Amino acid sequence: MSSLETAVQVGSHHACGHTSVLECHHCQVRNLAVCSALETDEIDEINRYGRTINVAAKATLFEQDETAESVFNITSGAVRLYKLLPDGRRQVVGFALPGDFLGLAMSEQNVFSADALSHVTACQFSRNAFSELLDRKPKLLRRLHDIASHELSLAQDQMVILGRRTAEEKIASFLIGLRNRWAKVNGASVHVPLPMTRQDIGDFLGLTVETVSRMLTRFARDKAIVIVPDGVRLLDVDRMERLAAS
Amino acid sequence: MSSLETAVQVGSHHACGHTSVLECHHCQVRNLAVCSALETDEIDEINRYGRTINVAAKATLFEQDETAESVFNITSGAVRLYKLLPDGRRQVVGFALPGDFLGLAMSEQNVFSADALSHVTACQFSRNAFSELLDRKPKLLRRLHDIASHELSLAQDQMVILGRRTAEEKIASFLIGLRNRWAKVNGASVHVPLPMTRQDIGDFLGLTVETVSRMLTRFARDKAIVIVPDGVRLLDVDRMERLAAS
DNA sequence: CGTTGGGTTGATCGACCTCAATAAAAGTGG
DNA sequence: CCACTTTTATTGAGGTCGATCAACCCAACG
Repeated sequence: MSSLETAVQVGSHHACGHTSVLECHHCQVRNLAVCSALETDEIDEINRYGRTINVAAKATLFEQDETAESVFNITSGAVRLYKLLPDGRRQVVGFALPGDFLGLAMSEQNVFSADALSHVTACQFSRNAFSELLDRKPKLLRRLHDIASHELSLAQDQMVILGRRTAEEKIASFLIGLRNRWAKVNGASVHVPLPMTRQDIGDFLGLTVETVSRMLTRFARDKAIVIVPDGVRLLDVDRMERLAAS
Repeated sequence: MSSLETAVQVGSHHACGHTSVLECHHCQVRNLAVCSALETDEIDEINRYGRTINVAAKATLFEQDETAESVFNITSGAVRLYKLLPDGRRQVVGFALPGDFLGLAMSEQNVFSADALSHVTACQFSRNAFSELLDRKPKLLRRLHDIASHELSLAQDQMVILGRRTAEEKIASFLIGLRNRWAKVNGASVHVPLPMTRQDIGDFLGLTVETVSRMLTRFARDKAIVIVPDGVRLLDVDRMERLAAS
């Protein structure tokens, strides 16, 4: 894809750009994603059901309470998943990275909103077509169930973080958790990219922007991390892991 | 079962009492549970795989980090599900009621502990046998996946409550949520049984016992609820629902 | 009838929020 | 490329919601 290509609006208010047929055989995240449940000939088959999409940074993939028409597999970039209260308070329920599946809820309406933190590419499937595929391919269903079970487990870990940890521990847990997730995509590294804003981190951890900023600067002052453009570098991994210890 | 019968220790430190073969055909919660995915002849089949167990109040069903040997279907009573931090802080990740399935995580080790809040009866299956059953019965797998997806959705709702709601809203959301869950078991009612302690509620909502107690007395003083033995009665349902509004 | 576990209530404290100002970065259009 | 706006991040001062600490009540129970 040319870097000059700009993502455009598709549908009422979604900014999805150039689309094309799937090219699963070259997919970077195939063994991470649900697709790992499929044989080569089956990959050829689902190629016909889905398409790849490009979503510009800050554009919406889908919105809470909208009819859920598609499911997605993120192939590059990062996505913010969040719920809004009537008065505008926001809770980020997760960040989707390459390999992650969006649409586990299997409900008629989306249970959260999703928008792109950076330029995002994804495989898009019609929810109905995908659901029908699940009924024909038990191995795919089994894989999806394992993914859902794992997500449920992560959600319960997040409950512990939200309910019973201090601001300092929340930030440490967040950085260590994100490092571990990036490791599956990019390989292990002390460099943790943060494609989201401090506000997003706060809304994920149940903190204010100011507290997030203060904790990060404190960790930096203590030489536990270094704040770099679009992320942090972990210096004292031991200390961070001790704070994050479950 | 005679009320004189006392539950006894089974295994190293689990207090599971009298067990017997399943009697699914008389099961009160069959249409609520995973079992709703099965035909009558298949019910006869799983009868052979599972057994019913009795667990005394306060006894343990299983513990976090232990090898997960069984999965359960609660048929009566209530169960507390919780995670412990190394220093003893506790987060209750849920309460299981009749019809609920325990063992969604599908991991080798239990990701949380579970113990009985009241006398509990449940169907117990070997995790391996159940997993093998899932591979043979795609409809059962599909049902379990739908349950897991729904649980994930509830977990995300709980994240909003933990991360972005005040103590007052937390208590109101808890009572309304619990009323809705009891409604599926016992039918709709303004009477909400609370088989758990104030401490348990606090550990579920990220609050202290004192705050839970204070909020409940405040609601009672304002005539929004009445505190009754082992539960509350909702008087001003509108107010509670407005506070709980998602 | 003493003990124990759960619940309530009050006084005080502190972690994190709120409000406010500034700084730095990233767009944006000429 | 530079002025200008907008967004994001940082830092400080002060306030508050819920935590902590402590006392007490009450019912269950051996």
